[in-house]
Amino acid sequence: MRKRILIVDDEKNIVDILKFNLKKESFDTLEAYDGRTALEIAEREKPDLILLDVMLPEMDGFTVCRKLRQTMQTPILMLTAREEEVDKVLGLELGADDYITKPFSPRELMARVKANLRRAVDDVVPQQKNEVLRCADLEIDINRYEVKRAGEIIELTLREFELVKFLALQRGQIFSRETLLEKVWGYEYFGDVRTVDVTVRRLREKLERDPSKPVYILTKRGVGYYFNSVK
Amino acid sequence: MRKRILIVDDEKNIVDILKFNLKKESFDTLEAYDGRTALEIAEREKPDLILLDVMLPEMDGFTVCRKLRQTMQTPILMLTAREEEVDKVLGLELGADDYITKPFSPRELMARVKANLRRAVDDVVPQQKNEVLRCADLEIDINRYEVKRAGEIIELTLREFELVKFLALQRGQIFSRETLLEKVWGYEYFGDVRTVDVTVRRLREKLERDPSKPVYILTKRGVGYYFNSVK
DNA sequence: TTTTCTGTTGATTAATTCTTAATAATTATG
DNA sequence: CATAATTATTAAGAATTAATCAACAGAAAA
Repeated sequence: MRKRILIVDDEKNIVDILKFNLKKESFDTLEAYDGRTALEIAEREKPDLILLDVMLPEMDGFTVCRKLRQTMQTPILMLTAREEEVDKVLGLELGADDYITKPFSPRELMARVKANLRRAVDDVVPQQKNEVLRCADLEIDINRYEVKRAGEIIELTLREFELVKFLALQRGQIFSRETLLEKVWGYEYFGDVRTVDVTVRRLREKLERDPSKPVYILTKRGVGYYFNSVK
Repeated sequence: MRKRILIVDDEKNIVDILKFNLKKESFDTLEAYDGRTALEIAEREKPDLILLDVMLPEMDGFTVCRKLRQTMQTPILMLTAREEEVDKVLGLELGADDYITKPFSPRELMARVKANLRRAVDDVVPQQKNEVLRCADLEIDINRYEVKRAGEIIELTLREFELVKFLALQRGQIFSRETLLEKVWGYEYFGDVRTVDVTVRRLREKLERDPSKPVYILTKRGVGYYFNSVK
């Protein structure tokens, strides 16, 4: 089911770019160029999420947001031009779910749209996540940031934990060092790929019975690392 | 397949530095020294990624970026001299995917180029499907870099795997040693064609029940090698 | 401050890959 | 049919590349 996003902004070219990016990620879009129309369309079309600019003719974004909240709990993501408006946006009486200040990158925008859609789904159908991953005799407790081997707690640092968690969540899947740097270390982080090797080694030192003959975190030479998929 | 990067900058020595670094990591490069030419080349050559300086003669980087976005969604990485430009670069109205401020480290540059290329691919092919080629009792798991014969895992080196994968993907099709060198080893490779023979031999050693009477990878004398096409 | 965590670097070890050359098989030619 | 020429197979060693490991230094946390 394709999600439908209502874009509300009076600047045509902003709407266009938003539309372009949303379509690229296969969302359907609706448009409104003033507050009054926005309310009408939202009412009639029941979009899955609303992107709402603060500065609007006819009726400003704050008012639109407040009114929308009276009838529907569709996620609302507010677009603000200035930092100072942020407080107001996040104000409880408004009920916006998230905000993003201009200028923003397409990537950030899409990330927030997706995050809010996800959250909306979770609220309706609370996702019961398996908080403890079990792989062989290893237990990885996502919430407690704790790893046990055969019942024994193994102390890991944050980075080590994040790495083993990431690999274990998708075990069998091989990840290149570059991908791990991006996914585990974070998008904005651009370090040396050797860093991954060193962290893997430290992890093995703690996790494995014989670090030189790893059983959990394995190397695919020339490709990357992965969590053992058997059992 | 080698990725092609279009470099757009009016300073020759910046272009050279970029080119040097990209070539070192085996990217192919295209160059443009002004905005107008950049658009032409981008249009004609469809590069995989564009490195775009903000300050340009003929047409500034912002305009070039905006124009490019109208026709293609090639990742655009903007080069900016000053921090203040960053806001503008990331501005939604532009549609640039990423930016990097001068002066930049080669490492950061390469990391960003690779990250954006990877992301572009991910966008096209969202989730990796479990691609497993089956040929007779051989299973070739593309994602896991794994080959099984009658359920038994056969350990292959990366090159061996790439070769059998390539042949199996187009089984029946005969490839000359030259073609294999080009497709499996890479464009830039100018090695001895005997290298292919040796790799085939080692592959048979592991794959075949009787390496001297191969069943999977066959020789067409005077032509080349192919993967057995009969079921 | 002291301790712990992280990222970096370089040496060492291990594995892969390429090259060479001798040998075997096949095809062409007299 | 015999022999030469071509082409492929095989083995072995050298060169290259990748991964591991150890040690250090700066940053962050206690």
